[in-house]
Amino acid sequence: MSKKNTFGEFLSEIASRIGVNSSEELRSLIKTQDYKYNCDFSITKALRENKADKDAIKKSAESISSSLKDLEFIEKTEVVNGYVNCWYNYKAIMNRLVGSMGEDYGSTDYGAKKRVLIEHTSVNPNKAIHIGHTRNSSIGDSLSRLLRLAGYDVIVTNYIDDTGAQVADNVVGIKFMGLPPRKEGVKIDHYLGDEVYITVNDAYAKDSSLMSKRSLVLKAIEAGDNDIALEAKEMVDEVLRAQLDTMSRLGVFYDLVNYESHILAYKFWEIAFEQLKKAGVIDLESEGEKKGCWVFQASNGDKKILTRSDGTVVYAGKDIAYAMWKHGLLNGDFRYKEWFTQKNGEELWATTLDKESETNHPMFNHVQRSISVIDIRQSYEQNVVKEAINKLSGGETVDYMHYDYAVVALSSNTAKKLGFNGADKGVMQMSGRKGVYINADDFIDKLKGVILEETKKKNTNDLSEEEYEKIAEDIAVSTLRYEMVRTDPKKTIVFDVDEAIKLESKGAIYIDYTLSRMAGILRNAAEDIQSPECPDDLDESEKKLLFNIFRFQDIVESAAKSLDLTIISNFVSEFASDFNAFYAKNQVIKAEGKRKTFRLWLVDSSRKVLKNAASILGVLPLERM
RNA sequence: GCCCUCGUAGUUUAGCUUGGACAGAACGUCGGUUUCCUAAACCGAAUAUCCCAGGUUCAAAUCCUGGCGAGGGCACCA
Repeated sequence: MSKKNTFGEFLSEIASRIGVNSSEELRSLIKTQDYKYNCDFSITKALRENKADKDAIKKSAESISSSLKDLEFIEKTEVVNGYVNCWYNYKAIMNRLVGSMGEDYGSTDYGAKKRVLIEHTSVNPNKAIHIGHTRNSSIGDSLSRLLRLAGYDVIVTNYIDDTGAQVADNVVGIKFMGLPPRKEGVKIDHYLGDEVYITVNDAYAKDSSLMSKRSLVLKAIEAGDNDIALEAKEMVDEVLRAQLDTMSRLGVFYDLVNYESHILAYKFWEIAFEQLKKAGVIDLESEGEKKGCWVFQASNGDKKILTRSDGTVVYAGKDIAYAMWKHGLLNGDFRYKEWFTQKNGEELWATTLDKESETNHPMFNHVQRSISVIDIRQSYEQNVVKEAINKLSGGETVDYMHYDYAVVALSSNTAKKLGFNGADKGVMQMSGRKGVYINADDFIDKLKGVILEETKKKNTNDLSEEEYEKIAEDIAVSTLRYEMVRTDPKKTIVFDVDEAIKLESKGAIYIDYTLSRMAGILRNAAEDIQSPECPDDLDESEKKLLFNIFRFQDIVESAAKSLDLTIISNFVSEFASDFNAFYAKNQVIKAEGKRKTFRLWLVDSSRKVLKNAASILGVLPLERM
């Protein structure tokens, strides 16, 4: 099937006809919003280049207009007020689409198999996944789906901080405070995060001797090879498995799990440290308050400490070593083993210290580009990492990207329901330590319950209890994922449980309803899709669908290029709306002859586009609901 | 104090990268549509000082400067 971006080629053709250097430059001269003249798009080049000189504008616009007349996909052009208004030739568009509509329609070879590593989720392994983490994972997973569709070779990692204070806190609770290691009937990540972690942190305030227990545990974990470290390791893996179950429920999967403890064990920092010193990237402070520390001089003048005066490394240092590993700049590698097969059928690998590791593993690092999905609060540190490895690489730009996004906060109403009254300003930041959060599993269950009730009420088919359950689960998951990626990642999401379970229209439910409507038509028609002929009297809704099917690859490429998921969510929402408008006006099954053939083809093609676009966002296609 | 991000109908928001013709939706509100493939739908109405003030431009929600408001960051924490 064709992976060509025909719409993009069409833009290039226009560009060369009217003397614009590239299709990219042309995009800035094209306006697609129009409410008055009812054209499909307009070109503003003449206006741009001739200032207020009306005669010159007119002349230039007319010359542009006439140079486009015989283009395959242009029906007609017209000059108004200096704009060149253009109408598509929908028959030509349809003829081009027929025969290229595979089930994977939308995929392109734009990425040219370039290797990209996406790191996301990376939740401390001491607690359950909460609603804030799902924004990270939803963005990361959708980016990986987008880039795969756009022809990149994508590796997804989940980096686990198994040596930090948060894990140590749980060990303190169980080993030194006598809390039971698990609770019957409660998922381990929920139990440890909701009860143990919070209890221990409350206890620190009352009993300062406990803090020394924590440093004892931290030291033991870092040293490895002792009972405490072993116990911590078991706890980490158990919690991580529970977290991965939640992620699996959300349709989020990974290629590799790598542990911070292994970065220590493989001495990545020591290796990186030598390389950084040799390359002159870092300096030893000989005086002042940072005396004895190795620092990196950032471009804004800050001297960022990487090793303390006692020689131990801080987080940013480990992160630089890890970034070097990703890009193949570090003289070293992990060993790997297969951990388990995920629900999507793909193997999950993990770094390991075992001697009998798998030598025949996929290549995980040496990528041309890395994308770390980490919330915006770590921008400063991430920038230091980026600057440091760029300096190390000596002139060659390393494509290391911090994909930052704003956090999810709780509305004051929701915070109040959790027993926190401090949020008079309308929002309250989440905090695992204080217990200010909504667990993802719990929220999905709640949402699912509301949807299940609604589905049973609305559905006239006789479905089994299992089928209802499956539908409700799929819609609940789709709704959460869609909400997490549909808006500008730079804007804080204020999460309100009551609002979130309202089943608002135009969200994932609307998309799923549209998809099941499409499936229903095709199921009831029970006919093979034939190659259609284009009717002469297409209505507006049919034209819109045709055009949006036509430019779908271009949408995918644009979104992949700018890593902007809202391009996809806007497209999906608009496309579903277009289809419903088409559905309301036109009959498909009861149409006759050539018109029926055409409309069936249009429904099936629309289905492929909406299904593939929605699945980038983690919205699951439903056959019925 | 310094740095970063955000500020568009009552609410949630698109558009800002690349300046162009009345700022597009959705929810909510009001009104209409079911002898037809799923009404979780469709159609229509009302609702916007695009935070404020300057500037650049033939043209500014969009670019620049300054303010105001909200959030976040500036550890020998992770």
